[in-house]
Amino acid sequence: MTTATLNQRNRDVLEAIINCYNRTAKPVSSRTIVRQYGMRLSPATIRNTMAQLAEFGYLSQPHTSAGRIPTELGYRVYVDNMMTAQRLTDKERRFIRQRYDSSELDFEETIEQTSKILSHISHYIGVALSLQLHQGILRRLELIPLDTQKVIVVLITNSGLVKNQVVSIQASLSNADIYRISRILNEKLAGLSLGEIQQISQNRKKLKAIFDRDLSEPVAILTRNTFSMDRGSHVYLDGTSNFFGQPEFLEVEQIEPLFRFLEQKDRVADLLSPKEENPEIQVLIGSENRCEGMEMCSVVQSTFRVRGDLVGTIGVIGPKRMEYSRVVSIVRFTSRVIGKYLRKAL
Amino acid sequence: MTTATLNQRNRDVLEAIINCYNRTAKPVSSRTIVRQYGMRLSPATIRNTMAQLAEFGYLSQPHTSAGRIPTELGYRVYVDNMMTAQRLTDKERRFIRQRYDSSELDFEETIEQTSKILSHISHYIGVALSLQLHQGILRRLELIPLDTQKVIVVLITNSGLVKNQVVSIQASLSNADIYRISRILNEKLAGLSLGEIQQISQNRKKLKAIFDRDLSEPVAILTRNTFSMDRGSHVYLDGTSNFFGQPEFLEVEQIEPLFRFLEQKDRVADLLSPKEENPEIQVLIGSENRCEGMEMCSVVQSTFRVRGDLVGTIGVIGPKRMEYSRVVSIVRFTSRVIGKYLRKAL
DNA sequence: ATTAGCACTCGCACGCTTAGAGTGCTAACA
DNA sequence: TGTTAGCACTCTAAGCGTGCGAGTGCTAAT
Repeated sequence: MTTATLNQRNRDVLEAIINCYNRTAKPVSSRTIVRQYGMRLSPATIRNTMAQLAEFGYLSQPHTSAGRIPTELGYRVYVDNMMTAQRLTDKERRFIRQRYDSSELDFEETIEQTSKILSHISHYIGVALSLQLHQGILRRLELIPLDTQKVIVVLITNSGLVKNQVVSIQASLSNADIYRISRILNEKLAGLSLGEIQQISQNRKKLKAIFDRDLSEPVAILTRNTFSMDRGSHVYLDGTSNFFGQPEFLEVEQIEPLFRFLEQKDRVADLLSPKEENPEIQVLIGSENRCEGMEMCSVVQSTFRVRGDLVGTIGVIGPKRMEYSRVVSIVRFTSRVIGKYLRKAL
Repeated sequence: MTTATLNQRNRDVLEAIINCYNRTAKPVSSRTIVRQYGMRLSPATIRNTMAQLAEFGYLSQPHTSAGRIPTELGYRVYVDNMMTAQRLTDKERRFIRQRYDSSELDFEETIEQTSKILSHISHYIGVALSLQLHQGILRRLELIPLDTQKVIVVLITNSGLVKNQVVSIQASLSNADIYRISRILNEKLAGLSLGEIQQISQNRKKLKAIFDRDLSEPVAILTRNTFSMDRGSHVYLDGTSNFFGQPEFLEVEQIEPLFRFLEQKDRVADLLSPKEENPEIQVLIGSENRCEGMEMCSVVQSTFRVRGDLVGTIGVIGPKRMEYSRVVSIVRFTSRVIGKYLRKAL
């Protein structure tokens, strides 16, 4: 189970095979390893080691007389125990920072831009998710009368996110009414999370409990309509066509399920949604993703925060055969930069 | 050039071939036509007709001993002269309407939803473009102070579109200042198109001319920062994976260029941007699109308006071999519904 | 004007063969 | 005891020839 059972040679060979397979996408033979890594051993010896690794379940053979390829388990131990962090070059770091600084972006645009940055620099698929507002704390709320029936509600959260929404009210209100309602809503709702407010707004009793005697029909309707919908969770993808170059996706049959999956934005959002355990950075390999269509892919993802609030997830989707160490560095670095950038900008 | 040279039989055969090819994606033989359309003619006769049509450039042969397939020109005359409008079924109409009514959507969400509707009902790629704000007329503008350095600007256009934006000003202003500035801006800018305002805001002289002696440094900065960026033109795609089923896209080589194209959202926006001539509905076949990657596809598109303002384009991207009459009906009907829906909702 | 008949072309599937890559095993070796 | 040379074995992929079937174009008859 643990890598304690792996001696140094086992580890060297596994790493060599993973490296080699990452570059070629072809089964790796014993001879190739000897040659490429100048080991002072014969292919026969390597074959013995490979047989061991295969027994552990770290390598597999497409067919009897072929070389070996890493299994998901093989990648797992590599990622968990053998991979060495790889520092990004200064050029890469500069590239990432510049892409944020070059244009003034609002929150959603920043997230979108991030997916582009990630795909450009990783040459895989860059993905970024802005979380639903649920977790956000309402700082303030403004009402702008549009006509007698409609109001624009502008929500401002503690982390600096701004969101507007046109809401119909069934009554016609004067500007004075609206001003009054605005004051009441701010008084009662500011400081609560949008999730809490949503719950309250669905529930007549809770609504009464909060608003006490201030609750007029318009206030109820307005609250309900403003907080009823749970949109605001957006997924941005970029670089999907980078997969066309990949040798393991040369056949439509292989690429189709992936693209079908990626088109279902809600599922992609699910995939990226922060899990309970919630490590800073997470690597999911192949079927570990538990997503139909992602069996041949791996995801490296990281959450990011603004002033401590969890506001989104970024990640890279690549073939299982990916440069994990490099991609992990990219994602880690980018998640820090985006956090800093958003704090400044919002 | 004109279809005057085509007699009835020519037309019948061309139509039959297009119908048949649409279903099978395989070259159509003379025998097939006789059988499927119960013509009282022998294959040999049809072959003569087919030879004629080939001479006109309406049909081509993949190789000597194969059946015929329609050329782009063939499709062109079919679309322009022979296609009969096909009314949508009540069920389809209901489906489209329901999808809009079922949830309260804001402007952008409505556009996005439209791409989904189009792809679902056409089984091809649905695409929708919300135009840049340029053309919109500013109805009103509200300022919400965020902190001493930043203001949220909410823009409301005549067609009911709402857009917000956080803007930094280099000076710290009191609420009273902001209220005053807001009044000035509304007075001077309401009724102008956002494009005009953008131009003005870039230009110190024009700015002075408009604002006369009301122009303080904060006003200038605010105006410049608010109207400087020309974002707001978004493309929504849905149903891209519908192409995987299509027989002419079974090979990666065929589908790759298309997907590479679709990923460049700015190019897709270009493709859909309303042209000068601007017919209500437009069909572009294969290389008529003048887009790398779209050679094997056709686009059926239509602009849509809210209260007379051009606010977007919707369309369907399918293989050249598509049911043009059906898709044209879908796009036409949907563009009307979305217009009506947006007028009501905004 | 239409059609039967026929020669001709071409793509495609099938089976066969071969070359080459790579393994596993065994026995010899340090 | 760990390492290695040697060899038989397996499997893939590519190349090649063949025959079949589909479909055409042409010609001559109706």
